[in-house]
Amino acid sequence: MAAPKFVEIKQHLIANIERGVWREHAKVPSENALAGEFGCSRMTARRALTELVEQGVLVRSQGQGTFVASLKSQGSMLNIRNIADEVRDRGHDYQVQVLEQLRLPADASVAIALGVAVGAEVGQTRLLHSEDGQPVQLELRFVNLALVPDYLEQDFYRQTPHEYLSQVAPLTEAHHEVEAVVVDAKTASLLQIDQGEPCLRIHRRTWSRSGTVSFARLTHPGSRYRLGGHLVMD
Amino acid sequence: MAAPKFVEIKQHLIANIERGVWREHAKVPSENALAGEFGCSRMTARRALTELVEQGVLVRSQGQGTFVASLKSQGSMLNIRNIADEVRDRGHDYQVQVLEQLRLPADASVAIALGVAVGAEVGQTRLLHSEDGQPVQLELRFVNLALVPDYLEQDFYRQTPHEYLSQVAPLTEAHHEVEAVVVDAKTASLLQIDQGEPCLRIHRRTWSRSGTVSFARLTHPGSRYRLGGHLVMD
DNA sequence: AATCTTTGCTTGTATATACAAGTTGTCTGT
DNA sequence: ACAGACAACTTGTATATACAAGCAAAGATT
Repeated sequence: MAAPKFVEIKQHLIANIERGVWREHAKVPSENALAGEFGCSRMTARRALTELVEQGVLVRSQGQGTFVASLKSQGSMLNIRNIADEVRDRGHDYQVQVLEQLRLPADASVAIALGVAVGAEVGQTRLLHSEDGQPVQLELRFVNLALVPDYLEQDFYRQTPHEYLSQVAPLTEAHHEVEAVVVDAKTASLLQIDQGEPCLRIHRRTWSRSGTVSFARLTHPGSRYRLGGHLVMD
Repeated sequence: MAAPKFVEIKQHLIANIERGVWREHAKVPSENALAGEFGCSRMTARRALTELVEQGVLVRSQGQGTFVASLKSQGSMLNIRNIADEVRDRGHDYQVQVLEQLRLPADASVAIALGVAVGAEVGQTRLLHSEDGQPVQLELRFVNLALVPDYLEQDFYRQTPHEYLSQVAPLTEAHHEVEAVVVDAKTASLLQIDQGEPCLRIHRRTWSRSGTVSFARLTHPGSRYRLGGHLVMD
Protein backbone atom coordinates (compact mmCIF):
# COMPACT_ATOMS: atom_id res chain seq x y z
CA MET A 1 0.00 0.00 0.00
CA ALA A 2 1.32 3.39 -0.99
CA ALA A 3 2.35 5.80 1.69
CA PRO A 4 0.36 9.00 2.03
CA LYS A 5 1.44 11.66 -0.42
CA PHE A 6 2.74 13.96 2.30
CA VAL A 7 5.00 11.17 3.56
CA GLU A 8 6.41 10.63 0.06
CA ILE A 9 7.27 14.30 -0.13
CA LYS A 10 8.95 14.20 3.26
CA GLN A 11 11.02 11.21 2.24
CA HIS A 12 12.00 12.87 -1.00
CA LEU A 13 13.18 15.96 0.82
CA ILE A 14 15.09 14.00 3.45
CA ALA A 15 16.74 11.91 0.75
CA ASN A 16 17.91 15.02 -1.07
CA ILE A 17 19.34 16.47 2.11
CA GLU A 18 21.13 13.26 3.03
CA ARG A 19 22.54 12.88 -0.47
CA GLY A 20 23.97 16.35 -0.24
CA VAL A 21 21.79 17.77 -2.97
CA TRP A 22 20.90 20.49 -0.49
CA ARG A 23 23.41 21.42 2.13
CA GLU A 24 23.08 23.41 5.28
CA HIS A 25 21.00 26.56 4.77
CA ALA A 26 20.15 25.66 1.19
CA LYS A 27 16.74 26.76 0.03
CA VAL A 28 14.29 23.96 -0.67
CA PRO A 29 11.48 24.14 -3.24
CA SER A 30 8.48 26.21 -2.27
CA GLU A 31 5.10 24.78 -1.35
CA ASN A 32 3.83 25.62 -4.79
CA ALA A 33 6.82 24.09 -6.51
CA LEU A 34 6.46 20.85 -4.59
CA ALA A 35 2.73 20.77 -5.26
CA GLY A 36 3.45 21.00 -8.95
CA GLU A 37 6.23 18.43 -8.82
CA PHE A 38 4.17 15.90 -6.87
CA GLY A 39 0.84 16.65 -8.46
CA CYS A 40 -0.83 17.45 -5.18
CA SER A 41 -2.30 20.45 -3.41
CA ARG A 42 -0.22 23.15 -1.82
CA MET A 43 -1.66 22.18 1.55
CA THR A 44 -0.41 18.64 1.18
CA ALA A 45 3.06 19.84 0.27
CA ARG A 46 2.81 22.28 3.14
CA ARG A 47 2.05 19.48 5.56
CA ALA A 48 5.23 17.66 4.54
CA LEU A 49 7.31 20.79 5.02
CA THR A 50 5.62 21.66 8.29
CA GLU A 51 6.37 18.27 9.76
CA LEU A 52 10.01 18.54 8.76
CA VAL A 53 10.14 21.91 10.45
CA GLU A 54 8.68 20.31 13.58
CA GLN A 55 11.39 17.66 13.40
CA GLY A 56 14.16 20.23 13.14
CA VAL A 57 15.17 19.21 9.64
CA LEU A 58 13.98 22.46 8.01
CA VAL A 59 13.51 26.06 9.02
CA ARG A 60 11.24 28.54 7.34
CA SER A 61 10.43 32.19 7.27
CA GLN A 62 7.35 33.90 5.90
CA GLY A 63 8.13 35.59 2.62
CA GLN A 64 11.65 34.19 2.43
CA GLY A 65 11.26 30.47 1.96
CA THR A 66 12.18 27.15 3.47
CA PHE A 67 15.76 26.20 4.19
CA VAL A 68 17.68 23.18 5.36
CA ALA A 69 18.50 23.38 9.02
CA SER A 70 21.96 22.35 9.97
CA LEU A 71 21.40 20.12 12.92
CA LYS A 72 21.95 16.43 12.45
CA SER A 73 21.27 13.77 15.03
CA GLN A 74 24.03 11.54 16.19
CA GLY A 75 24.75 9.41 19.17
CA SER A 76 23.02 6.66 20.99
CA MET A 77 20.38 8.75 22.68
CA LEU A 78 19.28 10.20 19.45
CA ASN A 79 19.10 6.88 17.64
CA ILE A 80 17.21 3.82 18.64
CA ARG A 81 19.91 1.39 19.63
CA ASN A 82 19.73 -2.20 20.65
CA ILE A 83 20.65 -2.51 24.34
CA ALA A 84 22.74 -5.62 23.63
CA ASP A 85 24.80 -3.70 21.07
CA GLU A 86 25.25 -0.79 23.46
CA VAL A 87 26.63 -3.08 26.14
CA ARG A 88 28.91 -4.97 23.75
CA ASP A 89 30.16 -1.73 22.21
CA ARG A 90 31.29 -0.76 25.71
CA GLY A 91 33.32 -3.98 25.73
CA HIS A 92 31.14 -5.58 28.37
CA ASP A 93 29.18 -8.83 28.65
CA TYR A 94 25.49 -8.72 27.94
CA GLN A 95 22.95 -10.97 29.72
CA VAL A 96 19.20 -11.09 29.62
CA GLN A 97 16.42 -12.64 31.68
CA VAL A 98 13.02 -13.06 30.11
CA LEU A 99 10.62 -12.42 32.97
CA GLU A 100 7.35 -12.43 31.10
CA GLN A 101 6.10 -13.15 27.61
CA LEU A 102 2.38 -13.29 27.20
CA ARG A 103 -0.65 -12.29 25.23
CA LEU A 104 -3.29 -10.14 26.82
CA PRO A 105 -6.02 -7.68 25.96
CA ALA A 106 -4.95 -4.04 25.87
CA ASP A 107 -6.18 -1.88 28.68
CA ALA A 108 -6.97 1.78 28.03
CA SER A 109 -3.48 3.18 28.42
CA VAL A 110 -1.85 0.47 26.32
CA ALA A 111 -4.55 0.82 23.68
CA ILE A 112 -3.95 4.55 23.43
CA ALA A 113 -0.19 4.12 23.31
CA LEU A 114 -0.40 1.49 20.57
CA GLY A 115 -3.30 2.90 18.65
CA VAL A 116 -5.37 -0.24 18.98
CA ALA A 117 -8.84 -0.82 20.38
CA VAL A 118 -9.29 -1.50 24.08
CA GLY A 119 -9.34 -5.27 24.46
CA ALA A 120 -7.32 -5.90 21.31
CA GLU A 121 -4.74 -8.59 21.89
CA VAL A 122 -1.22 -7.34 22.34
CA GLY A 123 2.01 -9.06 23.15
CA GLN A 124 3.59 -8.09 26.44
CA THR A 125 7.17 -8.89 27.30
CA ARG A 126 9.25 -8.01 30.30
CA LEU A 127 13.01 -8.47 30.16
CA LEU A 128 15.87 -7.66 32.49
CA HIS A 129 19.04 -6.67 30.63
CA SER A 130 22.38 -6.78 32.42
CA GLU A 131 25.90 -5.62 31.76
CA ASP A 132 28.68 -7.71 33.33
CA GLY A 133 26.13 -9.27 35.63
CA GLN A 134 24.60 -6.01 36.83
CA PRO A 135 21.09 -5.02 35.73
CA VAL A 136 21.06 -1.91 33.55
CA GLN A 137 17.59 -1.99 32.06
CA LEU A 138 14.19 -3.36 32.83
CA GLU A 139 12.26 -3.47 29.59
CA LEU A 140 8.48 -3.65 29.59
CA ARG A 141 7.15 -3.75 26.06
CA PHE A 142 3.79 -3.99 24.36
CA VAL A 143 3.64 -5.00 20.75
CA ASN A 144 0.79 -4.75 18.28
CA LEU A 145 0.16 -8.39 17.33
CA ALA A 146 -1.89 -7.36 14.33
CA LEU A 147 1.32 -6.08 12.79
CA VAL A 148 3.72 -8.61 14.30
CA PRO A 149 1.70 -11.80 14.74
CA ASP A 150 4.70 -14.03 15.57
CA TYR A 151 6.19 -11.76 18.21
CA LEU A 152 5.36 -14.03 21.14
CA GLU A 153 6.81 -17.08 19.43
CA GLN A 154 10.32 -15.65 19.56
CA ASP A 155 13.09 -16.72 21.90
CA PHE A 156 14.21 -13.46 23.48
CA TYR A 157 17.21 -15.15 25.06
CA ARG A 158 18.58 -15.43 21.53
CA GLN A 159 17.73 -12.04 20.22
CA THR A 160 16.30 -8.91 21.80
CA PRO A 161 12.81 -7.68 20.94
CA HIS A 162 14.48 -4.75 19.26
CA GLU A 163 16.51 -7.04 17.00
CA TYR A 164 13.44 -9.05 16.09
CA LEU A 165 11.24 -6.06 15.44
CA SER A 166 13.94 -4.47 13.29
CA GLN A 167 13.78 -7.50 11.04
CA VAL A 168 10.05 -7.93 10.70
CA ALA A 169 8.78 -4.38 11.07
CA PRO A 170 11.65 -1.99 10.37
CA LEU A 171 11.32 1.28 12.19
CA THR A 172 10.29 4.34 10.31
CA GLU A 173 9.59 6.56 13.25
CA ALA A 174 10.10 6.70 17.02
CA HIS A 175 8.91 8.96 19.74
CA HIS A 176 10.39 8.85 23.19
CA GLU A 177 10.26 10.65 26.46
CA VAL A 178 12.75 10.53 29.30
CA GLU A 179 11.95 11.19 32.91
CA ALA A 180 13.45 10.69 36.34
CA VAL A 181 11.43 8.44 38.65
CA VAL A 182 11.56 6.47 41.86
CA VAL A 183 10.45 2.91 41.22
CA ASP A 184 8.35 0.48 43.24
CA ALA A 185 9.90 -2.12 45.52
CA LYS A 186 9.61 -4.96 43.01
CA THR A 187 11.34 -3.03 40.27
CA ALA A 188 14.03 -1.86 42.68
CA SER A 189 14.65 -5.46 43.66
CA LEU A 190 14.91 -6.60 40.02
CA LEU A 191 17.35 -3.81 39.23
CA GLN A 192 19.32 -4.52 42.41
CA ILE A 193 19.09 -1.00 43.74
CA ASP A 194 17.82 0.68 46.88
CA GLN A 195 14.23 1.69 46.55
CA GLY A 196 14.88 5.37 46.97
CA GLU A 197 17.44 5.40 44.22
CA PRO A 198 16.41 7.45 41.21
CA CYS A 199 15.96 5.81 37.81
CA LEU A 200 15.80 7.02 34.26
CA ARG A 201 12.59 5.97 32.62
CA ILE A 202 12.31 6.10 28.85
CA HIS A 203 8.93 5.76 27.20
CA ARG A 204 9.43 4.84 23.60
CA ARG A 205 6.90 4.37 20.90
CA THR A 206 7.92 3.09 17.51
CA TRP A 207 6.25 2.92 14.16
CA SER A 208 6.83 1.00 10.99
CA ARG A 209 5.17 1.59 7.65
CA SER A 210 2.12 -0.35 8.71
CA GLY A 211 1.45 1.46 11.93
CA THR A 212 2.31 1.69 15.59
CA VAL A 213 4.34 -1.38 16.34
CA SER A 214 5.60 -1.16 19.86
CA PHE A 215 5.41 0.78 23.06
CA ALA A 216 8.26 0.23 25.50
CA ARG A 217 8.88 1.45 29.01
CA LEU A 218 12.60 1.19 29.79
CA THR A 219 13.83 1.69 33.33
CA HIS A 220 17.51 2.25 34.07
CA PRO A 221 19.15 2.64 37.49
CA GLY A 222 20.35 6.21 37.72
CA SER A 223 23.64 5.13 39.24
CA ARG A 224 24.52 2.82 36.38
CA TYR A 225 23.18 4.39 33.27
CA ARG A 226 23.10 7.67 31.51
CA LEU A 227 22.00 8.67 28.07
CA GLY A 228 24.40 10.47 25.83
CA GLY A 229 24.07 12.37 22.64
CA HIS A 230 26.22 14.40 20.38
CA LEU A 231 24.86 16.91 17.95
CA VAL A 232 26.93 18.31 15.13
CA MET A 233 26.03 21.18 12.92
CA ASP A 234 27.86 20.81 9.65
CA MET B 1 -4.62 42.07 17.47
CA ALA B 2 -6.35 38.75 18.02
CA ALA B 3 -4.38 35.54 17.99
CA PRO B 4 -5.07 33.09 15.18
CA LYS B 5 -8.08 30.96 15.83
CA PHE B 6 -6.09 27.76 16.10
CA VAL B 7 -3.97 29.34 18.83
CA GLU B 8 -7.10 30.32 20.77
CA ILE B 9 -8.27 26.74 20.63
CA LYS B 10 -4.91 25.48 21.83
CA GLN B 11 -4.95 27.89 24.74
CA HIS B 12 -8.48 26.89 25.65
CA LEU B 13 -7.54 23.25 25.70
CA ILE B 14 -4.38 23.83 27.71
CA ALA B 15 -6.33 25.95 30.19
CA ASN B 16 -8.88 23.20 30.71
CA ILE B 17 -6.17 20.64 31.28
CA GLU B 18 -4.33 22.86 33.72
CA ARG B 19 -7.50 23.69 35.62
CA GLY B 20 -8.14 20.01 36.07
CA VAL B 21 -11.25 19.96 33.93
CA TRP B 22 -9.59 17.10 32.06
CA ARG B 23 -7.14 14.89 33.83
CA GLU B 24 -4.61 12.48 32.48
CA HIS B 25 -6.13 10.21 29.82
CA ALA B 26 -9.40 12.14 29.76
CA LYS B 27 -11.04 12.42 26.38
CA VAL B 28 -11.10 15.88 24.86
CA PRO B 29 -13.78 17.19 22.49
CA SER B 30 -13.61 15.92 18.93
CA GLU B 31 -12.53 18.00 15.97
CA ASN B 32 -16.13 18.49 14.99
CA ALA B 33 -17.19 19.45 18.47
CA LEU B 34 -14.44 22.06 18.73
CA ALA B 35 -15.26 23.39 15.28
CA GLY B 36 -18.84 23.90 16.40
CA GLU B 37 -17.83 25.42 19.72
CA PHE B 38 -15.37 27.86 18.17
CA GLY B 39 -17.28 28.57 14.99
CA CYS B 40 -14.46 27.48 12.75
CA SER B 41 -13.67 24.68 10.32
CA ARG B 42 -12.83 21.20 11.39
CA MET B 43 -9.37 21.65 9.82
CA THR B 44 -8.66 24.65 12.00
CA ALA B 45 -9.70 22.76 15.11
CA ARG B 46 -7.65 19.87 13.85
CA ARG B 47 -4.58 22.03 13.55
CA ALA B 48 -4.87 23.05 17.19
CA LEU B 49 -5.17 19.42 18.27
CA THR B 50 -2.36 18.29 15.99
CA GLU B 51 0.02 20.83 17.41
CA LEU B 52 -0.82 19.78 20.94
CA VAL B 53 -0.11 16.20 19.95
CA GLU B 54 3.26 17.31 18.57
CA GLN B 55 3.97 19.02 21.86
CA GLY B 56 3.14 15.88 23.82
CA VAL B 57 0.13 17.43 25.55
CA LEU B 58 -2.39 15.19 23.77
CA VAL B 59 -2.43 11.75 22.23
CA ARG B 60 -4.88 10.56 19.64
CA SER B 61 -6.02 7.44 17.93
CA GLN B 62 -8.03 7.12 14.74
CA GLY B 63 -11.61 6.19 15.49
CA GLN B 64 -11.16 6.46 19.26
CA GLY B 65 -10.58 10.10 19.93
CA THR B 66 -8.12 12.53 21.44
CA PHE B 67 -6.92 12.19 25.02
CA VAL B 68 -4.86 14.12 27.50
CA ALA B 69 -1.29 12.89 27.73
CA SER B 70 0.89 13.33 30.77
CA LEU B 71 0.80 16.74 32.34
CA LYS B 72 4.54 16.88 32.86
CA SER B 73 6.63 19.48 31.15
CA GLN B 74 8.75 18.34 28.27
CA GLY B 75 11.96 19.46 26.76
CA SER B 76 13.35 18.48 23.43
CA MET B 77 16.33 16.26 23.23
CA LEU B 78 16.93 16.63 19.55
CA ASN B 79 17.40 20.35 19.56
CA ILE B 80 19.20 22.66 21.89
CA ARG B 81 16.32 24.79 22.96
CA ASN B 82 16.12 27.90 25.00
CA ILE B 83 14.29 27.12 28.25
CA ALA B 84 12.37 30.40 28.02
CA ASP B 85 11.08 29.46 24.57
CA GLU B 86 10.11 25.97 25.74
CA VAL B 87 8.03 27.40 28.56
CA ARG B 88 6.39 30.04 26.41
CA ASP B 89 5.60 27.54 23.66
CA ARG B 90 3.66 25.60 26.26
CA GLY B 91 1.61 28.74 26.76
CA HIS B 92 3.04 29.30 30.22
CA ASP B 93 4.75 32.19 31.99
CA TYR B 94 8.51 32.13 32.22
CA GLN B 95 10.41 33.55 35.19
CA VAL B 96 14.07 33.55 36.07
CA GLN B 97 16.15 34.26 39.15
CA VAL B 98 19.84 34.98 38.68
CA LEU B 99 21.44 33.39 41.73
CA GLU B 100 25.07 33.81 40.83
CA GLN B 101 27.12 35.53 38.16
CA LEU B 102 30.83 35.64 38.79
CA ARG B 103 34.31 35.18 37.40
CA LEU B 104 36.55 32.56 38.88
CA PRO B 105 39.50 30.37 38.01
CA ALA B 106 38.62 26.97 36.55
CA ASP B 107 39.18 23.99 38.81
CA ALA B 108 40.20 20.69 37.28
CA SER B 109 36.76 19.39 36.35
CA VAL B 110 35.64 22.68 34.84
CA ALA B 111 38.96 23.01 33.00
CA ILE B 112 38.51 19.57 31.47
CA ALA B 113 34.92 20.19 30.54
CA LEU B 114 35.74 23.52 28.88
CA GLY B 115 39.06 22.59 27.40
CA VAL B 116 40.92 25.36 29.17
CA ALA B 117 43.89 25.34 31.51
CA VAL B 118 43.34 24.87 35.22
CA GLY B 119 43.22 28.35 36.71
CA ALA B 120 42.00 30.00 33.52
CA GLU B 121 39.25 32.50 34.21
CA VAL B 122 35.77 31.32 33.41
CA GLY B 123 32.36 32.86 33.87
CA GLN B 124 30.04 31.00 36.18
CA THR B 125 26.34 31.64 36.31
CA ARG B 126 23.60 29.96 38.28
CA LEU B 127 19.99 30.61 37.33
CA LEU B 128 16.68 29.24 38.51
CA HIS B 129 14.13 29.02 35.69
CA SER B 130 10.44 28.74 36.53
CA GLU B 131 7.27 27.99 34.66
CA ASP B 132 4.13 29.62 36.03
CA GLY B 133 5.91 30.28 39.28
CA GLN B 134 7.20 26.72 39.75
CA PRO B 135 10.89 25.95 39.35
CA VAL B 136 11.57 23.65 36.41
CA GLN B 137 15.29 24.05 35.91
CA LEU B 138 18.35 24.95 37.91
CA GLU B 139 21.03 25.97 35.45
CA LEU B 140 24.67 26.01 36.47
CA ARG B 141 26.86 27.13 33.60
CA PHE B 142 30.53 27.73 32.98
CA VAL B 143 31.56 29.80 30.01
CA ASN B 144 34.94 30.20 28.38
CA LEU B 145 35.67 33.92 28.78
CA ALA B 146 38.45 33.76 26.24
CA LEU B 147 35.78 33.18 23.62
CA VAL B 148 32.99 35.21 25.16
CA PRO B 149 34.68 38.05 27.03
CA ASP B 150 31.48 40.00 27.69
CA TYR B 151 29.46 37.12 29.07
CA LEU B 152 29.45 38.35 32.67
CA GLU B 153 28.37 41.84 31.66
CA GLN B 154 25.00 40.57 30.46
CA ASP B 155 21.72 40.99 32.25
CA PHE B 156 20.33 37.45 32.43
CA TYR B 157 16.98 38.71 33.61
CA ARG B 158 16.54 40.15 30.14
CA GLN B 159 17.83 37.26 28.09
CA THR B 160 18.92 33.76 28.93
CA PRO B 161 22.55 32.68 28.66
CA HIS B 162 21.45 30.49 25.78
CA GLU B 163 20.00 33.45 23.90
CA TYR B 164 23.11 35.51 24.45
CA LEU B 165 25.52 32.75 23.49
CA SER B 166 23.52 32.03 20.35
CA GLN B 167 24.13 35.59 19.22
CA VAL B 168 27.82 35.93 20.00
CA ALA B 169 29.07 32.37 19.55
CA PRO B 170 26.61 30.40 17.44
CA LEU B 171 26.61 26.69 18.20
CA THR B 172 28.31 24.31 15.88
CA GLU B 173 28.31 21.29 18.12
CA ALA B 174 26.79 20.06 21.35
CA HIS B 175 27.25 17.05 23.53
CA HIS B 176 24.92 16.14 26.31
CA GLU B 177 24.23 13.39 28.74
CA VAL B 178 21.12 12.73 30.77
CA GLU B 179 20.99 10.95 34.08
CA ALA B 180 18.67 10.45 37.00
CA VAL B 181 19.96 11.80 40.29
CA VAL B 182 18.97 12.70 43.83
CA VAL B 183 20.11 16.21 44.62
CA ASP B 184 21.54 17.81 47.74
CA ALA B 185 19.38 19.66 50.25
CA LYS B 186 20.20 23.10 48.91
CA THR B 187 19.28 22.21 45.35
CA ALA B 188 16.13 20.47 46.55
CA SER B 189 15.15 23.62 48.39
CA LEU B 190 15.77 25.83 45.35
CA LEU B 191 13.68 23.53 43.13
CA GLN B 192 10.95 23.31 45.79
CA ILE B 193 10.98 19.54 46.00
CA ASP B 194 11.51 16.92 48.66
CA GLN B 195 15.09 15.88 48.94
CA GLY B 196 14.47 12.28 48.04
CA GLU B 197 12.68 13.22 44.86
CA PRO B 198 14.48 12.15 41.69
CA CYS B 199 15.73 14.73 39.20
CA LEU B 200 16.80 14.68 35.60
CA ARG B 201 20.28 16.07 35.24
CA ILE B 202 21.51 17.09 31.83
CA HIS B 203 25.18 17.79 31.26
CA ARG B 204 25.59 19.81 28.14
CA ARG B 205 28.74 20.98 26.47
CA THR B 206 28.58 23.28 23.48
CA TRP B 207 31.09 24.41 20.89
CA SER B 208 31.27 27.18 18.43
CA ARG B 209 33.80 27.55 15.62
CA SER B 210 36.38 28.95 17.97
CA GLY B 211 36.20 26.23 20.54
CA THR B 212 34.40 24.98 23.61
CA VAL B 213 32.14 27.74 24.68
CA SER B 214 30.03 26.52 27.52
CA PHE B 215 29.44 23.69 29.91
CA ALA B 216 26.06 23.56 31.60
CA ARG B 217 24.60 21.34 34.28
CA LEU B 218 20.82 21.50 34.11
CA THR B 219 18.75 19.97 36.90
CA HIS B 220 15.03 19.35 36.49
CA PRO B 221 12.59 18.00 39.09
CA GLY B 222 11.51 14.57 37.91
CA SER B 223 7.92 15.29 38.83
CA ARG B 224 7.71 18.38 36.66
CA TYR B 225 9.85 17.75 33.64
CA ARG B 226 10.54 15.18 31.00
CA LEU B 227 12.53 15.21 27.81
CA GLY B 228 10.96 14.21 24.56
CA GLY B 229 12.16 13.46 21.09
CA HIS B 230 10.81 12.30 17.81
CA LEU B 231 12.98 10.51 15.30
CA VAL B 232 12.22 9.63 11.72
CA MET B 233 14.21 7.04 9.82
CA ASP B 234 14.06 6.17 6.21
C1' DA C 1 22.50 56.85 -8.69
C1' DA C 2 18.98 56.69 -5.36
C1' DT C 3 14.40 56.05 -4.03
C1' DC C 4 9.83 54.60 -4.45
C1' DT C 5 6.28 51.69 -6.33
C1' DT C 6 4.73 47.63 -8.27
C1' DT C 7 4.85 42.92 -9.14
C1' DG C 8 5.64 38.33 -8.19
C1' DC C 9 6.94 35.20 -5.19
C1' DT C 10 6.96 33.16 -0.64
C1' DT C 11 4.80 31.39 3.83
C1' DG C 12 0.73 31.85 7.14
C1' DT C 13 -4.18 31.23 8.27
C1' DA C 14 -8.65 29.66 7.16
C1' DT C 15 -12.84 27.45 5.17
C1' DA C 16 -15.48 24.07 2.69
C1' DT C 17 -15.82 19.72 1.01
C1' DA C 18 -14.93 14.85 0.14
C1' DC C 19 -13.61 10.26 0.95
C1' DA C 20 -10.93 6.72 3.74
C1' DA C 21 -10.29 4.14 7.79
C1' DG C 22 -11.10 2.93 12.58
C1' DT C 23 -14.11 2.44 16.64
C1' DT C 24 -18.26 2.09 19.22
C1' DG C 25 -23.04 1.60 20.05
C1' DT C 26 -27.57 0.17 18.54
C1' DC C 27 -30.71 -2.71 16.31
C1' DT C 28 -32.25 -6.94 14.28
C1' DG C 29 -32.40 -11.75 13.52
C1' DT C 30 -31.50 -16.30 15.18
C1' DA D 1 -27.93 -14.35 24.78
C1' DC D 2 -25.23 -13.83 20.90
C1' DA D 3 -23.68 -12.53 16.37
C1' DG D 4 -23.79 -9.68 12.54
C1' DA D 5 -25.11 -5.56 10.13
C1' DC D 6 -25.50 -0.91 10.15
C1' DA D 7 -25.33 3.76 11.69
C1' DA D 8 -22.97 7.29 13.85
C1' DC D 9 -19.17 8.92 15.54
C1' DT D 10 -14.18 9.58 15.49
C1' DT D 11 -9.49 10.70 13.28
C1' DG D 12 -6.68 10.63 8.83
C1' DT D 13 -5.70 12.33 4.17
C1' DA D 14 -6.56 15.36 0.50
C1' DT D 15 -8.07 19.11 -2.65
C1' DA D 16 -9.60 23.65 -3.92
C1' DT D 17 -9.95 28.18 -2.91
C1' DA D 18 -9.28 32.62 -0.67
C1' DC D 19 -7.08 36.22 1.71
C1' DA D 20 -3.21 38.01 4.78
C1' DA D 21 1.44 39.16 5.53
C1' DG D 22 6.34 39.25 4.48
C1' DC D 23 10.16 39.63 1.25
C1' DA D 24 12.82 40.48 -2.86
C1' DA D 25 13.37 41.82 -7.49
C1' DA D 26 12.19 44.65 -11.26
C1' DG D 27 10.66 48.81 -13.13
C1' DA D 28 9.59 53.70 -12.90
C1' DT D 29 10.58 58.16 -11.29
C1' DT D 30 13.39 61.78 -9.58
